[in-house]
Amino acid sequence: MKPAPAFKRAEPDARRASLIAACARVLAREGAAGTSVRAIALEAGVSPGLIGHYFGSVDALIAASYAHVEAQVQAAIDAAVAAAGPDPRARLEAYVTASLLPPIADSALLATWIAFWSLVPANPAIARQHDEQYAGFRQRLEQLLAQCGTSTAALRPAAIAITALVDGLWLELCLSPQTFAEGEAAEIARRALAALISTDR
Amino acid sequence: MKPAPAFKRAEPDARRASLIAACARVLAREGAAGTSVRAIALEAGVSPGLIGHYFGSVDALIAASYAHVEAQVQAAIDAAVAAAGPDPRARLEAYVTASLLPPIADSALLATWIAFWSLVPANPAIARQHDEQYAGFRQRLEQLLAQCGTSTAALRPAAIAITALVDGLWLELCLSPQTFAEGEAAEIARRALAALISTDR
DNA sequence: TTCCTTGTTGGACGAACGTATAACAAGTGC
DNA sequence: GCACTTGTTATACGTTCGTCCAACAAGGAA
Repeated sequence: MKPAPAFKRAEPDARRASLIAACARVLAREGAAGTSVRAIALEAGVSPGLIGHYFGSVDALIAASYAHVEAQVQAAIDAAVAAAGPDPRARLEAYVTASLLPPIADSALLATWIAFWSLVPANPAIARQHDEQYAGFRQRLEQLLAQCGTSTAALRPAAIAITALVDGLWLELCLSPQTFAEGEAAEIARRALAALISTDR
Repeated sequence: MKPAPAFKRAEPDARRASLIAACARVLAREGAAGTSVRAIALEAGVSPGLIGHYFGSVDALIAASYAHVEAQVQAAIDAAVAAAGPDPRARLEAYVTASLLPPIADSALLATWIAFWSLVPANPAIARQHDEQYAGFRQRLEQLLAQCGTSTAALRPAAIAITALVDGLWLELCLSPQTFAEGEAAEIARRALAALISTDR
């Protein structure tokens, strides 16, 4: 009888993806301070050396995880907007509230995000990645606002204010979920959105 | 001739304060990952052992730094409100815009704050400290709103929305200051505040 | 001056870190 | 069934981490 294989080979892309996922889980559970090569390897069920083999350094793996989380968030928001149908106002509302409902409103996701932020002072590449993400978020919001009749001059301040509102609500919602009733944050965002855009036509 | 003293003794409280200040500077400059006992001691110009002597562990020093930064922020906001005079609306506006102007709107302060947040997953004491700070922030805001004529039923959602708006703006302003013109964030906050409270009377 | 208290130093210690690398073995092609 | 490629493991290395502690010395008391 043959002995059971000591390990399984994986498709390079699949292995990379599993390492990224493991990195995100460790970041969420332990914070940036506890996210070491060994911890990630243990979480992924592989040996520590494999991280160096695929990503070169642990910083590169973390940057890749950041990009992956960003893509997930963007995809979830896009899906919510698409599900809202053709009405511009409904699409705008979906865009705003998507961040305040599962799966984006999630403590683990916030922990991951904070871990990334904490790397910004020492890692300009992460900072740039974040800037681009936010610029894109605001730009899409401006498009939705324009379709809802917001005047051109009011587009930029309105997008900034709404983005800030969503970010702040998302932050507080994830930091202390017990503060909010089920769906309360999304409801607050809906009302605030109505108030904000009513003055910008 | 006597040799120059090898070191100077300090009043315990003064020494503690200088260590806290050094800790905050290192957190802002290096991020949480680079904030070690040795780095803090070097920044403060003392030997590493002294941190253990005064705070027991580096976690305790970081928690003390968190409390100190919180107190500074609260003091700056209170000063802004006091300087705004007796008019309730002016006081509310001062409360909101204070966070978006110096000295609170500061990249180093954000870096410090993020470093604290990144410790939350592994450090429940920091998390509790943060919750209390935010609850206090919202409670004062509710008082100011009530004096401006906001109805009792609308107090809580309005305070939450405005707090979120300020947090989000502060975050973006500190993360990428080049995105905003001088005073633009405060101006956006002023207009958004007007829109938000106009519907809650 | 001399003594005493205690703030302060500086190094020792084991643990954990990131990275590099040689040896191993899984799976594919022949 | 055999050889070859290369994904994977396990270990070693030097560094840095947090904590501890014995010795030192600054500054006030007697």
